[in-house]
Amino acid sequence: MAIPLKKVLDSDDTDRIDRGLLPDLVGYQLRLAQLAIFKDLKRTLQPYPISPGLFGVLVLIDANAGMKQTELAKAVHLDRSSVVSVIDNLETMKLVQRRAANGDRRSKALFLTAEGRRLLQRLKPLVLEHERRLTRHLSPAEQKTLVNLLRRIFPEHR
Amino acid sequence: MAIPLKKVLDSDDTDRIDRGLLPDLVGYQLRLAQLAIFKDLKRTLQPYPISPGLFGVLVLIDANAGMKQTELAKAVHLDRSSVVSVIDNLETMKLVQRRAANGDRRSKALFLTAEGRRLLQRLKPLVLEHERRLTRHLSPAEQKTLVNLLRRIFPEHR
DNA sequence: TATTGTTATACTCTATAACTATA
DNA sequence: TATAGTTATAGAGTATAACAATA
Repeated sequence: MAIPLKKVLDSDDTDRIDRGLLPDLVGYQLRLAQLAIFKDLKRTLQPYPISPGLFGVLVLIDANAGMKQTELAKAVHLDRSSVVSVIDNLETMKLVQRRAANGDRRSKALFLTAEGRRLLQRLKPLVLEHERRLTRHLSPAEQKTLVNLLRRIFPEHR
Repeated sequence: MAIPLKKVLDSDDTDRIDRGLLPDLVGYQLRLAQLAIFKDLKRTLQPYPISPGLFGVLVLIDANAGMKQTELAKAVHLDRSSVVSVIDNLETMKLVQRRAANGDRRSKALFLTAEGRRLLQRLKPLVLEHERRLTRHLSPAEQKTLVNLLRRIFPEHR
């Protein structure tokens, strides 16, 4: 059997650090997974001027045409004021439109433009590919288990 | 049976929004869980000048006394330059000390001060309480399953 | 009075590029 | 030449407080 030379050279085995109590914490493993996922998702969306957060906003407006900014803010756990610049960006890119809302002249109704819908339809398959990459070491049953376990973490905060 | 008046008044049932394809995505559920966890952990650590990230750094330096800044950077997935200000902060708080490293005068060895160790010992039980809160709807077996599933997401990026 | 969107402002976290001192 | 730490700087993302228009 050949000596795994490359492995030895590349290996961090010698200076592998001790992570103390961290590896057993759900919160820590979740953060590591999140970091890796965001990195891959950003790379996936890189050809487009859309961050992971903006992708979520597009999906929500698409599925809830006419929703108000404050509703969106609640849905994405952002302050009302933060949503203003998010929508400003998407509106500048001609992906979203603010229209006068029926009945309440304070609020604005949000809609995807035709271009916004077109872009979203192009993005969805990329995100689904990304999703397949991140779950590629899990069986379909395990994926379902994982989603259900995640949903039971602080369900009162959703 | 009484009408659940409060529930009706508080309820968002009427304007519950449609999240489209998001709820089935592992990445989305993970992000929601992460948001809720960070919120609780920040509140948990609020009495101390320690963020979730700084807590992790304290644990790592405690478990790897004398580690170099670049090793720490790799361990927490930060750039070398970002670690500088992290350690600056902890050193200003007298929690961490930079010392000359043996043999290589370019690098600095990191150590917790006595005060740093004392603070960390006080923080650990708080973080473990936080961990119990976030897993309180999961059985011990489910917690273990969750940790193991999370470890299998992009394991090549750890 | 309360709510919606907005503005001005600031803070946290992080990265990039260029520098220095060593190796 | 390459590496460890540093500095200056900038960007993303987010929040708080105060305001105008409307309810």
